[in-house]
Amino acid sequence: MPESEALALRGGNQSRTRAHNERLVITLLHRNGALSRAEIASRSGLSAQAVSVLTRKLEAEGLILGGEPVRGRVGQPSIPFRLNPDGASFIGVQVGRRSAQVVRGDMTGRIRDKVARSYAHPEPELVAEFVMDAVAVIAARGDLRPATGIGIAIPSEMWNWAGLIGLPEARMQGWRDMRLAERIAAETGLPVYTRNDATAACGAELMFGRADLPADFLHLYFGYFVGGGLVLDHRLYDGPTGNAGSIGSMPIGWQGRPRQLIELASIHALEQSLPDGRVLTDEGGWDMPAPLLDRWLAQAAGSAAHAIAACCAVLDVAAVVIDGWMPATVRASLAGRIEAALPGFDFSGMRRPQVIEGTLGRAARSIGAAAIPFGAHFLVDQAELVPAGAG
Amino acid sequence: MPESEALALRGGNQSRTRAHNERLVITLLHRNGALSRAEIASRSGLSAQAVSVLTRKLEAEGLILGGEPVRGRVGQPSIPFRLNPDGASFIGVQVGRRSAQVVRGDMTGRIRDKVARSYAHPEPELVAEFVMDAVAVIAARGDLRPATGIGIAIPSEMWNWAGLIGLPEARMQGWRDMRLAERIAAETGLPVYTRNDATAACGAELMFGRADLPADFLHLYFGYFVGGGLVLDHRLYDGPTGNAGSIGSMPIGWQGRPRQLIELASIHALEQSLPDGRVLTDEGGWDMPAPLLDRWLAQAAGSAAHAIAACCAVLDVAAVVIDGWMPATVRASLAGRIEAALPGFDFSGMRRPQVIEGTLGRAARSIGAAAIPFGAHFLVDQAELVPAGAG
DNA sequence: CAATAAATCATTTCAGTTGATTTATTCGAC
DNA sequence: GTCGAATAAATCAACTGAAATGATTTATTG
Repeated sequence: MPESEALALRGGNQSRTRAHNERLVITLLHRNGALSRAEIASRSGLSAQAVSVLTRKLEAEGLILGGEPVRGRVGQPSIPFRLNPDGASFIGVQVGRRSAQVVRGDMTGRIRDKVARSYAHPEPELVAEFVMDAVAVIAARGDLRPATGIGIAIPSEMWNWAGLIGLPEARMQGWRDMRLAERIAAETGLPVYTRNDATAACGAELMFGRADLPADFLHLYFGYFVGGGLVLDHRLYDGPTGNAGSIGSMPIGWQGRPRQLIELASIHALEQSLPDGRVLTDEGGWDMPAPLLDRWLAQAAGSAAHAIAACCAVLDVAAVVIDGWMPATVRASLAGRIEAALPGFDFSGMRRPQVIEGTLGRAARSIGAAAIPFGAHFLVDQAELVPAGAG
Repeated sequence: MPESEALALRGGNQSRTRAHNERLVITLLHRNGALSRAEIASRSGLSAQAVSVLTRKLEAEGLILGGEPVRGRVGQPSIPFRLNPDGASFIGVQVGRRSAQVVRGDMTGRIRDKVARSYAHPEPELVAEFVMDAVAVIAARGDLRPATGIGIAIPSEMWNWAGLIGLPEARMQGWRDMRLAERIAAETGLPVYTRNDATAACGAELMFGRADLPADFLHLYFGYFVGGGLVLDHRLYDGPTGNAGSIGSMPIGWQGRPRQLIELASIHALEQSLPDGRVLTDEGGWDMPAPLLDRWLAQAAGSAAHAIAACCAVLDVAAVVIDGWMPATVRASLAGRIEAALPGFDFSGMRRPQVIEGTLGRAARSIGAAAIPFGAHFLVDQAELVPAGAG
């Protein structure tokens, strides 16, 4: 029996119905902030009685909180329910080229706890040790409920980027057989999920970012490299290999020679273009001469706009979200330049997407990592996610 | 309340569970051909008892058929169930630039009845009249169960193609306010669904075409124009406006000037390149001098390969299916050339997709049209489709 | 006749629905 | 201003119906 089918085509029964409806209530509160039982009933199509039972149970479990009754309208006052931030916690692990961090996020996506480490190069075993330790430390802190699950946001196939990362090929091979998720799962006994880091950043924006996002959008994350994520029909889509929307490989014709977006628009490229060999981080190093930054902004925005145009020919997304670990002012001008560059492409027969700035910056990937178990356990859209080792 | 949410986030209950499980049984039989009750139970996770009840009901309704008991293995013989071809019928309407056809498909996607008409130009009202008449005629024929629903496969925004179609702009405007779906729905009282024609062709291949397709693929349909369709995670994805995967608008750098794929790879382009002004159809007109066909094949395959490469940078599809209304031999060489052209593009960091020939040819779009109500009524994946007028 | 597997039977479980009822408020008539 | 009508939220009690469970029947092979 094909495994995907076994998972995708499941029969329904009473307990699954109940599980689905509980997730549904949580999903509605997650999306709308606060709703009365009556509003939950009308939005879900469930009867008032069913909602009454569901909310009572969820409140007893501490997953949702009832607020002050709302008066001022005819009839009995309604009680607004919202997610209890302390209802559950999730651990997010983010591994990058220059740093890694482990966070604990709460039910509303707020980071409640964080451990970070920077390094010159991502030595596989050293990074793994840090992560394992940090997860243990964070999981042990008792100020929140024990974590429900762990998400890892990490670049796909890190071992292929040895050249650009500046670590010998042989040393990078350690990443190939790392099986970090399995190791953490074995250590903690919790379900562990892995996702491409840029996709995770996209998921963070979808779940905990701006509320005005359309049902379908492309998300670009400018990190040491550029990555992308896709939201289709309100769902994060990461494709059969988890690399959908990774438009870093998009070929861009730039000054004659075709190059990949990743070479043109990464912060890596900016760093390389600086004469003093400085290291850029999310906070420091950006006080560079304006012409240097400008040149990179022009190149990055131009090539990103090209990639966006190509993407829109296939996907008809309504918006593009621009984010990355850079100062907010830089992100703003990057987004502005991309928006300005888009009309230069031929959008006949397709829609030109709106350009929107992301809101999460540096934290996007680790919040996105923590968002994986959140979604897997509490939201309806992602009920089918499977942790490492389960397949 | 946002409508999409009302549809997307529905609560579950017993009757919905039952409806889902009935669809699930049908979906499993649709995908697997024939299964015993025990196999259905193991694949769905339902209990044997539940499957027993479900299959008995579906058999009584004539939707599925039990076959001869399979002997030869230990234990009680198992009865293989399969879909009853005559269990239901669906009407598919396909409107093109040169012809329209209305078909009746059965439960297995076979065309059981067909009415077609050719024309030099798609005069809006004349075509609409033909379609309305043909639907009435086909719906009246009593050799099958009355149709469950009607699907329409039609190019998006036909009115924008006046120039290429060769009909005055003013006359084409009739398509803009046609509301063909509403008219047919009003006439027949049946649910009517509309979908882009190339997307419909893709859906036909997904549901009734080759069985060896991966979960994620891109489908190119070479018609009078070129269109595309996308299947993501076993589901036809057509995006917020129904134009996802319509890669006809993809910009292609070809001999210096950037052009859209539609100009380079359409059968329209081939026709224009022929000196004798002949008209190409799915059967006739293809006996042209080899160099002329060759030139078009090279151009179409080259530009399609370019579009495929761009698409793969975003989407990581495992395969590309090539189909169109052309002789099978032409399709075969087109697919072969596309496959040969792909390695010329830079696929580093992404996967080079397999090139597969489609199987449905001329009939793909009308079968795909009939497949819409089939999916909407009987398959689990498409339970959320809404007919015209319901929104 | 034992083993095996499919399929069914009889009973139980439980989640949501339905329709009546309670609760808490605003609104309008006097 | 006070009181009853209207309104809306929320709950109660009884009912429904779908699937699960465990025992049983059926049909086959060995």
